[in-house]
Amino acid sequence: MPVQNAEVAGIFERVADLLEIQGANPFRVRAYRNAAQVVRSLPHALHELVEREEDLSKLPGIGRDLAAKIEEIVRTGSLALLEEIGREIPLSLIELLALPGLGPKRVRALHEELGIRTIRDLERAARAGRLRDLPGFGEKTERAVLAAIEKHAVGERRTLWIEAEDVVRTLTSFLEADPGVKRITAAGSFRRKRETVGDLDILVTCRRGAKIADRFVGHEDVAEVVSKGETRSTVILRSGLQVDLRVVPQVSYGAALQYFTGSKAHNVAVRRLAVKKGLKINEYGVFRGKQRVAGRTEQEVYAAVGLPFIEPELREDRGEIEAARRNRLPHLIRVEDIRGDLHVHTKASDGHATIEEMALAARRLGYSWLAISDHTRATRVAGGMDARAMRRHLRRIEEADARIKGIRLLKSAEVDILEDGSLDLPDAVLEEMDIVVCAIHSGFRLSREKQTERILRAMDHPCFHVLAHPTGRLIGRREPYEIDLERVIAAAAERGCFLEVNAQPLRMDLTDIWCKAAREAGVKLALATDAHDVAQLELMRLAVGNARRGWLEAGDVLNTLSWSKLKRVLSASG
DNA sequence: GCCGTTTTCGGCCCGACTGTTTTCAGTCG
Repeated sequence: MPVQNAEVAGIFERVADLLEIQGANPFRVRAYRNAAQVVRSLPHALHELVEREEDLSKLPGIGRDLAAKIEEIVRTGSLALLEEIGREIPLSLIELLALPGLGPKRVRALHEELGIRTIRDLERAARAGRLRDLPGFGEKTERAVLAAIEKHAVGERRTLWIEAEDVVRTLTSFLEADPGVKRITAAGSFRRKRETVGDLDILVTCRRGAKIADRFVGHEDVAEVVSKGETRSTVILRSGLQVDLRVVPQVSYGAALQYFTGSKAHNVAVRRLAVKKGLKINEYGVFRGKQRVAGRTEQEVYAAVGLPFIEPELREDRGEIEAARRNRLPHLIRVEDIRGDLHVHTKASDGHATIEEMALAARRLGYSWLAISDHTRATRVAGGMDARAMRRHLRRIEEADARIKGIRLLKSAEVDILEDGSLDLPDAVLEEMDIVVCAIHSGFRLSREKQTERILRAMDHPCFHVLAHPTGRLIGRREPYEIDLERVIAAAAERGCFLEVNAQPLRMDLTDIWCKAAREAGVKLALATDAHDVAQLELMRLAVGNARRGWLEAGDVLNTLSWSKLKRVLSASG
């Protein structure tokens, strides 16, 4: 099994952690962290680039040294440097860094002064009261360390975007009740629409800082106040989600919004541009010397460094700065561009609403068409239909389509791709459908080679249109199955097939970086809620958010087409 | 360790809060 990009990134992250504990040059540490990030968001398998003898030092942030180290990891599965460092200090020190309040300096002191190597060692020392006498430590720190260890055992988890959205709604209306408040915006990874968020950053402009902080930490969902100040307060909610409140004056709103929206890597890149122009950017504005030259809006901030506005979803330092410089930023797709949903269920399989109910709900959303895609026989647990049942079901879709005005219903199904790559319905039934959505629901453990071949074989079927939830992952619950997405994308481009962006909050599949890769390969995407009831039709905003993170424009997705155009595209592909 | 329409050497983003400090280091985002 070839070395994956994530493993390379993991090794670089460990090297960075350990170098930092050793007190190495901070810029060298940053180089490793930066390289880890670049490798992680790279839509190409490093082992293939190495095989093809491509010049890795052309990658941003990768020079001759790191290129050689990537090659070493890909070829040998390990890195001599890491083993070398491991002979100097225990690798287990990395786990100590995960504890809040412990950074590289303190971890180093713990190791050097007390011989601590693991969290277990640390817990014993803290209970014995041996931490408080170390320079820079005290009783309070000792207690905090113990508390952190206890929490660590519970394990931390990122929060799904949609759950964060709920918290944002609650807190926003709570804070708005304070008459001094002017504006409230949730920034951070939530605003960038990442599939999960680590914490929430809420930005507030108001007349008096102190009062709003009091109100904030007093919310009934707050379990713990981590810190509280005039401009910044941090709490942990009962759900475990950390929320930061930032209070800034009106004139700084744009600068603060830009700053706290991130990503960190994007901000670093923007500030680098500012430095070159003799400017300084912080959360209060853009400054030349002591003179504030911008900061009221985000547009002003970007303009100050000579860039057009960059949409939050693009701010990941994945080429957006360069694109902005050349005025080549994509015109990102918007929710208003969507004219239909390409994959929803009904009571005919495991949905909870009838065809009619789904159709009327879609019409209320302003859609002009809707694809009804219920399960087939192989997915028995979900009430999958065999050929006869599916035929009857298709007739019912036709009847509903004739009866309900103002929306077009597409005959479809979520057809199982069987282990041999064949489709789970006879060709004659597939040929009756407007759009054939295909998916894997079993045989997740096939080898990468076999899984990929299975999908390519399915794509060879003349009726195949869309590959639904292409990697099968469930965030935090199930890893994606082994699959060579680069080959799948190339094959889809060749055959004129489409890849789905599934909006179910746990799926969000394809992910942003693969959306971008598909777009670059000329493959169109099919946004779909996979809705199992009427309310879930509104998950479309999640698919759109993901699509925007993947640089997709209206022209890159099927959902922006009118029914007549969609029909032409589908028959050309089928 | 990377990078270069000011540089192949000398830079490399910035501020708030906490705790242990008597003016600041460490951590965090």
